[in-house]
Amino acid sequence: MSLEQLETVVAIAEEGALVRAARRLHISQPPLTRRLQALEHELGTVLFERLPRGMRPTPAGERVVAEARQILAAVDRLRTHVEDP
Amino acid sequence: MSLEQLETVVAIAEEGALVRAARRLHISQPPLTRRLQALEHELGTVLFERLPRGMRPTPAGERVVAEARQILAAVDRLRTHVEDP
DNA sequence: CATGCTTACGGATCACGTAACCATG
DNA sequence: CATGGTTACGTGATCCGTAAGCATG
Repeated sequence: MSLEQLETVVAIAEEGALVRAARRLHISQPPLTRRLQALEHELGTVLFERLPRGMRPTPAGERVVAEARQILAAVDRLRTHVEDP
Repeated sequence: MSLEQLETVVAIAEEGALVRAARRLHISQPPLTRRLQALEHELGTVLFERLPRGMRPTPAGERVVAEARQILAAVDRLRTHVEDP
């Protein structure tokens, strides 16, 4: 698991589609497909339902997204605490 | 910043030396030197004092290690919450 | 001279982007 | 046929390990 993967699932959840998440992360779509697949494989769970129009989080996905947000916030705090103790 | 880097600083702080942290992480020393340097460079702060015998965290290093531990714990919780909701 | 950190270097792996493909409304 | 996700493939970047170097008690 990597922080990039956590950013990825949060972005997908908020944008509702890989295409838009990709634009937001300044990356192309295929890497996002692969990051998500890798995380789903590592966790052994499907995190998003593939709809015709986009992506919708599964219940497990919802939980992962919520915890990912907290982890990323803690990382941001770490960064700012170093600059401004 | 990566989770591996956070694991690295925690291991260095607990072992007091790169050599021992390297053994604990099943890796050789040079990668640890580089991981630490990369993180210090990214944060713009020296995290460990280089002693003749080993490494001692600076005040900033202490804070980073403490927050890193919390982040890594949150990541572990995420993993277990997925297996056992 | 033993311990421990750092730098150099070559090679394997990873992760990207482009392109092609597939599915659905 | 427009939108959006996935798969294939080649290339550039990353990261490791070995080896050599350097400092200190």
